[in-house]
Amino acid sequence: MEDVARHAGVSRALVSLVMNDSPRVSEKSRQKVLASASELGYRPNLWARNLASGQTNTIGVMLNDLHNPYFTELAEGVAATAAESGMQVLITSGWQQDSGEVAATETLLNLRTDGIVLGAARFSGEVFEDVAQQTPTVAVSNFDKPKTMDTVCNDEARGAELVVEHLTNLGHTRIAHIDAGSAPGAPQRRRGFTQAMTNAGLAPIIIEGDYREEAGRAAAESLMSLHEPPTAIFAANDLAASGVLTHLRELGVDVPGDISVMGYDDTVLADLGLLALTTVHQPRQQFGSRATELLLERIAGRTAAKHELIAPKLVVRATTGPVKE
Amino acid sequence: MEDVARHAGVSRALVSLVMNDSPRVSEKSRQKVLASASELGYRPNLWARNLASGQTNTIGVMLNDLHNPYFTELAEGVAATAAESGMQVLITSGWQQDSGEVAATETLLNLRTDGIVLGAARFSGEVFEDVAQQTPTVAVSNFDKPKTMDTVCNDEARGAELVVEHLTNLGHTRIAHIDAGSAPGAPQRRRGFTQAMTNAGLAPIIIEGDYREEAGRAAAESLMSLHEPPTAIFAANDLAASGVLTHLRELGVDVPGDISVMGYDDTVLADLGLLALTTVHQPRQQFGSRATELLLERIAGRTAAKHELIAPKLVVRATTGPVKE
DNA sequence: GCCGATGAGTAGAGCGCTCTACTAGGTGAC
DNA sequence: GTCACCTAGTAGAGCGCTCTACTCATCGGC
Repeated sequence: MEDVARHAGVSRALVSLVMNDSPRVSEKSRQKVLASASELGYRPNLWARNLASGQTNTIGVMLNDLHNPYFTELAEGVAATAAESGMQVLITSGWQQDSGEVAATETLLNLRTDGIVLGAARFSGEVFEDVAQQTPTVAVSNFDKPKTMDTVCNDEARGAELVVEHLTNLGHTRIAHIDAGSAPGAPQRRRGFTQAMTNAGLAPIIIEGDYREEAGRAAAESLMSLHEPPTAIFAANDLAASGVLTHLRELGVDVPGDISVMGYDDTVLADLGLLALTTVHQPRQQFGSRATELLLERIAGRTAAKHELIAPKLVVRATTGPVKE
Repeated sequence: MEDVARHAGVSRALVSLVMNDSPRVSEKSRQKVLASASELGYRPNLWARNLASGQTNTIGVMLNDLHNPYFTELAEGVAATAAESGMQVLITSGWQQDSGEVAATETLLNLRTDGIVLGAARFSGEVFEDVAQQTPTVAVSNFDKPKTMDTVCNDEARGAELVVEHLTNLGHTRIAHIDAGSAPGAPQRRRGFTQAMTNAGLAPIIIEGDYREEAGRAAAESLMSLHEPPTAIFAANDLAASGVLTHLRELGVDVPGDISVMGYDDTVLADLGLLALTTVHQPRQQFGSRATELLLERIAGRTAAKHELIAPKLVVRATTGPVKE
């Protein structure tokens, strides 16, 4: 910067003003400075700038698991909305390890980003509060835990309700849900399912499983060996639904002729020609946008915590149909 | 920091030493400082630290497309290897836009990260050279373009060769390849395929397409309406292969009884029960590790450019079998 | 008892910027 | 001609650290 100033024959301060697009600079010296800068290959040092200005214009995103499209689309939503306000986005990841999450969040904290979006972080409520206390923070898809920080969550209960509505409209009454235990979102889906079934005057059938394909396959096996198998299966997620479909095909059971199958999440799998899975779509990008909006409000000074639920949508493809007479 | 020093009754310099685990500090004062630090909730400001020390201990990763598992696994490899050397990883993304890529890389450059890994960046060779000149850089999966920077690439030609070997071993001679035009990696796959077929004394059949499922379906349709359809189809990637399988099933063609199908990439799709696709695995994490190793060498002072090819592996599942008599 | 070595700690400059407070020079009103 | 006011630009302190060079004990060896 020193060099640029000397080369252009102005003060360092002026260079700074030019670099920040200040209106207080005459067109002539702006050109002069810009020319010198590009000639010398000068680029402002962000560390110094942020240190001096005390703000970073950056929002940090901590994602638990980069492989999960859920998170990357979330990040995309964040980036899009942040860009509108001229903010940069920096991503760190915990690589699916709890310790990694803490370290990644720590990095963001040390970076003094203007705010932090926590993507389904799994660490304890205590750590949550700790983070929220130090910087504006919003947690996405974290239930129960955070009270003082903002949250944006999927309305899982509504999603499960959507499933039950769709299936009962098709005449199904024996509907089974493959449950993913305590995995993120699963308890809410289970509760929503049970509630919706009860409201419809039906008995919920629940079988244990998880979010993997193998679990879906195994669950389907148990269900089909029942004395009176269900006529519809609501899997924990798309991957588990894929397992269900695989087993049913091996059995020669027709889908949706004999049995209807539903997934959850509307991942890329669901749209494959061979699956064509009816599922529940989560507007993942919207999560990110909404989270960022909340964050910006916080940065602007809001102090009261907000908690938002985002409504999912039903996506009907080819694995559900009227109940077999 | 000032406060911590005062609270602990020592100098700022000592606090700095403690924070950096210097051996020059007595156990007693280390404890004292640590206690004061945690009491006051002090955390070192990275911006200031990096500014003062002139190095960041951070490597930047620019990913073109976060949705693509290829890139996220690459990043995972980078993170793992970087962690071994005590380096942090910061990710930015171009969100599939060329301008976004430049901006994201610019951010990394401004951040003065110790090095940059470019994940399949698509911008011009000129920009590449520009980046490489400013900081240690390694490009992953970029062919042709960069000369002065290090590169780590998939050996696509070898991958295609693997495919042809596998299929010819099964007795296939009429093998078609669905080509993805100028998409990343596609020209190399096409060339490798043509070469391997020619070497085997066979006539390569090539049909245009791209990396999407619909393209696979369309290509399969054309191929099957040929006077003499191929007995094996090597799709541009797994997704396209999924399209092929979908069409073949609609036609009632048995896979692999009547026709063998192969994908490429070994994405999560390939492992689904309903597809069980024979495909070519790319060791994506290894890309990241290797890239990071190269980067660390560069940071340590190496100047000559290295270009590495990483060998893919064949993964046999259920969509390939002996040619029908 | 003196000397050099060693260990523990400190002072203060400096990293590359921003930002407040200031100055110089021009403009126009009276 | 004087004064207030504006615009364009500058000086220099300061952001929160690190790092070099230095000091001051302490200690063992001869």
